[in-house]
Amino acid sequence: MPQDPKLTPDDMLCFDVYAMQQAFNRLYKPLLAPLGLTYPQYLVMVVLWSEDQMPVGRIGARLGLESSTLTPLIKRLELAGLVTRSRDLQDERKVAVTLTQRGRAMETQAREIPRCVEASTGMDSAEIAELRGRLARLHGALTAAE
Amino acid sequence: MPQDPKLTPDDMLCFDVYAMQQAFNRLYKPLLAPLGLTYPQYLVMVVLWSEDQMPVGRIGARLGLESSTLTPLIKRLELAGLVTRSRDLQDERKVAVTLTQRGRAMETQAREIPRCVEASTGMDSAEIAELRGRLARLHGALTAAE
DNA sequence: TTCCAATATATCGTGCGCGATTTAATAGTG
DNA sequence: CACTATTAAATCGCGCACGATATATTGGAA
Repeated sequence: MPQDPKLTPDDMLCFDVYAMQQAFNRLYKPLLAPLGLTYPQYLVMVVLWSEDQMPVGRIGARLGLESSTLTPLIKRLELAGLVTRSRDLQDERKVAVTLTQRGRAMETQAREIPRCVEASTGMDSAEIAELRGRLARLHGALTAAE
Repeated sequence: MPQDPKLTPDDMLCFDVYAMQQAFNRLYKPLLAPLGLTYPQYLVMVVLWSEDQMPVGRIGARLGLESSTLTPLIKRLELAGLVTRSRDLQDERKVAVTLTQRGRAMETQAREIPRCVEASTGMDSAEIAELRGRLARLHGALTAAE
């Protein structure tokens, strides 16, 4: 009978994703260091650059993060002078996060980052789109399985 | 002149990977809960099931993790009675991690997990292999860019 | 042998990330 | 209106993850 082929992390799709996430973090670290941002902080800034003045919950919905993660993170951004937090006057449960001038100005400094990341992938845009399509399909299947 | 199309996380490949990692974690959580393992702990166990009696550094090399991450994690596995830690007699700098009987026995309980995960992907093995190939290529490119 | 560089873990501090709980405000219902 | 359920943030505890540093062992060179 066949010797049971041992499963290793290298055989697992989930480990590919895990390792890829590590690789992206390593790639972004030096790119974000001049801005003083971590990768999750950068994601929040990207969200705010696309649409300023957002409540915590909406940011969380975009990024798939809980308030327990976002609240301390956003407080750090506030401490860095990049955003302000203020209660929504219409609904005082909500906390609106707004870019400061410094936070808005950072967008231009960050504009070269996506270019740089894309270059590091060694793929053309068609190839990237292909991969992204497959990942989106997989993501849909996994979240449907919930 | 064209209105600058705002970049959002949904436009970014790195965010696909980030979201995918979240999705895998959500998928694994209920599968690993009966075993009392977290996902990173499961990865360490997979490594040990494939080759028992490994020093901390070798486990780290397989998973891309530092001793600062692994040492506390492995101590938790030890506390759970799944592994033992012992100094290598040949080289006392190394700490050999060895499965206990309970740790070895857990492999059979865990055997259905990969099947279950694969089923949740909604992809056949050819499609998975395709995706894994692309991810491997991207991972190579990113780490080469370092 | 003595000293020094390299190696293997461990420790410490900071920042995610999540589940569970808490607090406060709003929306609905009788 | 009073009461209750729902919603939005915040808080707490735990576990990863990494950089920087510490400690101890090994291997080599003078």
